[in-house]
Amino acid sequence: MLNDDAAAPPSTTFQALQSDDLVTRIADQVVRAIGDGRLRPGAKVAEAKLARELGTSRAPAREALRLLESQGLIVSHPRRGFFVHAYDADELADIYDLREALELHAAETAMARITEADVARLTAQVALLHKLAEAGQAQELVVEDYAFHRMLCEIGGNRRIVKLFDHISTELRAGIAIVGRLYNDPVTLAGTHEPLMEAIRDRDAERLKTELREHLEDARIHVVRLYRDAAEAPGG
Amino acid sequence: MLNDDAAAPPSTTFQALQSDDLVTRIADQVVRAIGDGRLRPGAKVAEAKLARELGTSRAPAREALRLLESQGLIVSHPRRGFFVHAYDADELADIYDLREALELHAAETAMARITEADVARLTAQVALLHKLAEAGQAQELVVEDYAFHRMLCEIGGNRRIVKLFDHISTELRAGIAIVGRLYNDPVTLAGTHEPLMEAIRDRDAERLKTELREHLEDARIHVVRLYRDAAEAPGG
DNA sequence: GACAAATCAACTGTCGACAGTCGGCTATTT
DNA sequence: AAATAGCCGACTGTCGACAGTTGATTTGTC
Repeated sequence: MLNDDAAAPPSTTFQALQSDDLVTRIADQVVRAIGDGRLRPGAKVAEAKLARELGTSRAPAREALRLLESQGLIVSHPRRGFFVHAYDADELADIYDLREALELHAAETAMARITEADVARLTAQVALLHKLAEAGQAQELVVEDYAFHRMLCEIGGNRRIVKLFDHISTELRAGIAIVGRLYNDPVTLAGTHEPLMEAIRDRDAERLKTELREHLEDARIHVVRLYRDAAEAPGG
Repeated sequence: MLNDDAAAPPSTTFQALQSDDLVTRIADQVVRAIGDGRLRPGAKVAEAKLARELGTSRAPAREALRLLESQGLIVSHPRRGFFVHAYDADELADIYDLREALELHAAETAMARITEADVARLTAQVALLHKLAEAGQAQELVVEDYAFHRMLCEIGGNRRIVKLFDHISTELRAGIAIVGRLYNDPVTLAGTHEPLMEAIRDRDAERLKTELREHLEDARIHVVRLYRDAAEAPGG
């Protein structure tokens, strides 16, 4: 998400070896802990404690938390510490709304630039969604669902929007993880991508936008409602 | 932009005395240096040197640079340091494109929610633009221009979009600062807000979107072109 | 027994230090 | 003279330490 260039030459003979720095690894740990529910929304994440538990010094731990803060997953209260961002339902709705703005815009641009190869990739991705849905792999379904929508943004060609989409999807996935379950039957969920594909295959930007709007509104309404319920009746 | 709460009570008798933490102040210094052109795009910003010059330790300097990195003004190359982000023209175009997506979406929502008081505020703001334009205060004109568009986003009611707009405008203003001049005659520039206001007063979402699209496309094309020229023929 | 003041442990913000790494410079080789 | 190898300075990533602050606990008072 950062380090976008990395002066490494694109070699096919040698594989780049795990150069992930300490900060990134710590951040990943925290993200995973939030996703797993080991760190609940609102929970304090003390940098000193985090550093102790991970066997590092406070500097990289602090930096990792600041990184997550910039991504919205963590909030900091000066002199009091870092806390897991407790999204309220309205906030989640705002994020979905933002996603809609981005994705509709990207989709429109995409329809003017899309190639046959792109269509093939998207088609394959939807096939993957169906497979995961039938196998009942909810977690993976969510990941690949986002991958599909990310592809659409990529085809749109605005790298900044793609970056932002990644940003947002991290947060939305965190929200979904808190809800703890899908808002819909997996097979149905995978099926909702078919109307999108039809519009895409026809290069029909207007129809795609309409379908996409419906698709996203549906997700938004359900997730926000479930989230609200989950927040009102908390408990592991 | 961070620290959204800030436990300070809103006092009108006492002015908050430099309660900004060290990190924020350092970041401000760097932003100002970039805006002033003292730090040119691509220039290295060594955290050690920065810390020395400001009389602090490296920790807060480093944190400030990371903050600016998350805002896009600074890029970091692991083990090599921080550098002023040298936007290329395409990137700037991407950001304008993103802004268009955000603002059109916000504008549409805004037209369904706008109050008389909002219209009055916007009208006053446009009047301010005219005043600054006639006084030839280009710098302030840019700031207040963005303030106008920010208001529109605010009325849209999605706080996340407003936050993002702030984010983006920092970058765009940096780009404009590099270009070093407005892309259009100040008075003309102020005048381009009149069609927007007409649509707003009529609560005509579609017309507003059309006008806004034109308004932003115009800015985008001109700024990107000027930026490209400035990049090809550098020199203070 | 309930509330306010004092105490205390833990944590954050900041600092200086050390080791490993990077880029540029010099010296050597062809 | 151009290219390469080795060296050197400067800087980054990481660390442990200190001072001031915060929230919680304990103590004291009504």
